[in-house]
Amino acid sequence: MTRPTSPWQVTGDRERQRELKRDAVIRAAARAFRERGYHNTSLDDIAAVLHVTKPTLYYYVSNKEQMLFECFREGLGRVASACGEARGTKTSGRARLLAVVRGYVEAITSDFGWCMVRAEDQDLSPAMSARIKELKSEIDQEIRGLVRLGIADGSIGRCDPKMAAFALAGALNWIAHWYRDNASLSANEIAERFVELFVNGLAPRPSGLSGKSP
Amino acid sequence: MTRPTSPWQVTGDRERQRELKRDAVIRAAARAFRERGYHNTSLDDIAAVLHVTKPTLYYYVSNKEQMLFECFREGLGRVASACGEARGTKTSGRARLLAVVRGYVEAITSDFGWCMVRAEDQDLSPAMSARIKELKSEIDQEIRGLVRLGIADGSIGRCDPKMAAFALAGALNWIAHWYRDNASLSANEIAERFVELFVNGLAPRPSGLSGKSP
Amino acid sequence: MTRPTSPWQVTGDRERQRELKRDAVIRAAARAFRERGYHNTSLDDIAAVLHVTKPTLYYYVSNKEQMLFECFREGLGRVASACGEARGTKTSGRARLLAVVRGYVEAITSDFGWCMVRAEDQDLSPAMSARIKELKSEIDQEIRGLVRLGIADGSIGRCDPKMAAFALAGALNWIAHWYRDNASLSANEIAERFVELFVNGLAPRPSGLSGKSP
Amino acid sequence: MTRPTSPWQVTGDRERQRELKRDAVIRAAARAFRERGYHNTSLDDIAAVLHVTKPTLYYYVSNKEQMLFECFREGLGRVASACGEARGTKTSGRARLLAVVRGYVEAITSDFGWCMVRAEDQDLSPAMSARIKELKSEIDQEIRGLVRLGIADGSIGRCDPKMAAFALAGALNWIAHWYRDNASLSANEIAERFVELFVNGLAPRPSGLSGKSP
DNA sequence: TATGAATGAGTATTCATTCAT
DNA sequence: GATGAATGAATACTCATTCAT
Repeated sequence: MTRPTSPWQVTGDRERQRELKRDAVIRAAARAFRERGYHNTSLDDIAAVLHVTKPTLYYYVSNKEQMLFECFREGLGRVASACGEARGTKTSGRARLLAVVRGYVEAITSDFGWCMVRAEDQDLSPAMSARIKELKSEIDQEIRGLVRLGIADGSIGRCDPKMAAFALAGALNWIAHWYRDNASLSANEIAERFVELFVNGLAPRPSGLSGKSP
Repeated sequence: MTRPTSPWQVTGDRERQRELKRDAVIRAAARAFRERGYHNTSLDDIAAVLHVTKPTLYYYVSNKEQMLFECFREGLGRVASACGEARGTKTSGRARLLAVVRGYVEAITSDFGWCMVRAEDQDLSPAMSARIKELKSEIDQEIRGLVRLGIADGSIGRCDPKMAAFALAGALNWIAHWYRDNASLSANEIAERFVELFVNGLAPRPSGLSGKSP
Repeated sequence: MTRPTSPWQVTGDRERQRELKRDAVIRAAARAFRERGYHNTSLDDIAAVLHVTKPTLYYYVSNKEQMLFECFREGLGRVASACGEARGTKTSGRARLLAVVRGYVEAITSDFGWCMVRAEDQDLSPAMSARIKELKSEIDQEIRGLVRLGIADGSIGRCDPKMAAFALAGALNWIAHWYRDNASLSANEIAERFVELFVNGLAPRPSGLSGKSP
Repeated sequence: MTRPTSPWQVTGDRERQRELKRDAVIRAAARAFRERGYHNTSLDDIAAVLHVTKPTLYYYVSNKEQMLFECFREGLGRVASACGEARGTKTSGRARLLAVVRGYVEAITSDFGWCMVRAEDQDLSPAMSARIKELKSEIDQEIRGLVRLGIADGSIGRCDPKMAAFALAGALNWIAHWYRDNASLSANEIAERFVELFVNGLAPRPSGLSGKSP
């Protein structure tokens, strides 16, 4: 296990240093939350990992709540990026969806995966909770949109886009529960299999008619 | 919103009363946990809902932790029951799997759904956590088994049973995140759609070849 | 270890039964207090030993405090008895003192020994505390009196009666700290040695002049 | 009554201040325990005396239990010191014993006297209790050793060293029960009288043969 | 920047005690 | 007589947060 490299020992130009340290705080929080849960993690724990004292954290972050918020945002941001990239593409709905799935798996298996899906909205103030919900909703809408697009362009079969998005998101999010860094499957491999599964379904296919054509 | 009917005002024969009250405690806990999260729920909150004082809770339950444990167990138990029933059937792997899915959705949309999937193992003592993990693992194995069975009897197409089970469980568990009592879809409808989705997949099917044959 | 025989299984005539049970409660309390201390003993503990439920205790005793009080009294009463008997004798002061010492050791090695000396007055209400202090003071005065008597009749050497009484009582009370039922020395043997010690002191005696003459 | 001087108003160099404050916490605890008993003293009580809030105590001490432990240790440590000094001397066994007695009385009449002898081992965790028992045992052995030494060098008469040590320790420890700061006798006077008493015993001495020779 | 020190607010848990049955 | 059920009161302990230095 690699100890999270603490930027507190290094030197460098002002602005940059501060940013690095702030990131280190957020990341340390993310890891701690993932390991012990939000409520079972004290600020002392996080400070200890960084070889810093508790009040120092407040120099980079205003709150414990904010730490959680930033973790949420970091994780969700990565998925949003994947969505954005997909939107730039000109391929079929299905192809774009698969691209998003890849980004999603990437994000969910990162340090921030836990926060993205297992952290409780309820631990955030109403204001922040609302912002997170908005982010989540955006992603959800994006996925639904891709499903719809696929249905329209014929690359995806008839289905309820809302349910499909829920199911897909659920399967993806759940990865946060079982994925471990040392797992045998890489993030990419997991993405491949999930895609295969969701595209083809469980029913046996008449031979020769793979779902992979478009 | 129906106030959880508190058995504290009623009378009846001893033994039975006690059991009812204990159940009421567990259920009240489940609801509170679902609404506010485990750590944001104080025993006073739970006691208040039941119109009882805090120490009374300890008469029925030994711990806050145990409340969580019982909620876990209650929810998982229902799924296990569904698995048990399916095992008694003589139908195809796919048919049995679908039966389990129905039971799963039922359980996950119940009061205990939150505890089943969103509660953290980490809030339980190692001993209890282990027991819960065991229960979860059993269910996981059961599902994988059904997938394998389906592949063998031809009712399910070729796929990685482990991944399929993960994806399915993930999609199902995720319901706990978005399902609301007042939702437009009933538990049963959700089950139907999920089944449809997982069986057929997202790829367009050559017309006439429904996946429902076996 | 003999389980304290609980009179709750037996039958007999009314009045008598009640008294027996009350005694059993007090004695069970005494043992529990000795083993775990007053504050570390719950009424449930005591009830359990007697195979009874907690409220039952209140039928025989009005308080936890009163249990302690009765234990105090029982122990101190035995010493007081010894004092009374000594007072009836016509022997020398020293001889009477030794008789009292024997009774004292007997009492202090009983189940009530702990309560007699290690229980805190502070755990009693002012009223009860006062009564206990009075009892203790009586015993103290009695011992001082015997020392004075001994000095007067020449059976005891010149000394400060108050200090002598303190030292003697201290040595005796302390037995409650180290005495164990299974100890190699019987209560009587301990009494003998203490007497020998206090009478003769630590200084070497000119041979032939034992202190045992009178 | 002198209010315990609280170091919380003063300033000074860091390291030192912290130590002072910690000591003040322990001493305040010792006094409170002596006055009200361990279990009847709440942390709020102690904090109040120091004009500090409860959590502050935890900054200096990890536990209520640890407070008790430190009080134990402080008191016993003083006696151990006296023993150590005596060991450095080259005088007779009796003379050394008397030196130890002086130190003992000094310790037992200090703020920590109560904890030394009236606090219950049972209020400590097994681990800490064991350490305290060890300390007590060491002192006991030391005293027995001095008695034996005295018997060997002729400064003490024949007696059972174990019983003698028990009696002596008992008499000394008991001081914690009756000594009050405002008492007429100083610690030193008490020591003198006890020594006199234990050396000479209660039996009348043939005139001219004082036990004070060596 | 970073930290030592302090605190307010909150919470699980225990237990003696009561009372209807 | 005895008990199941309930409670009021108390208390140790934790922790996010602040602030002077």
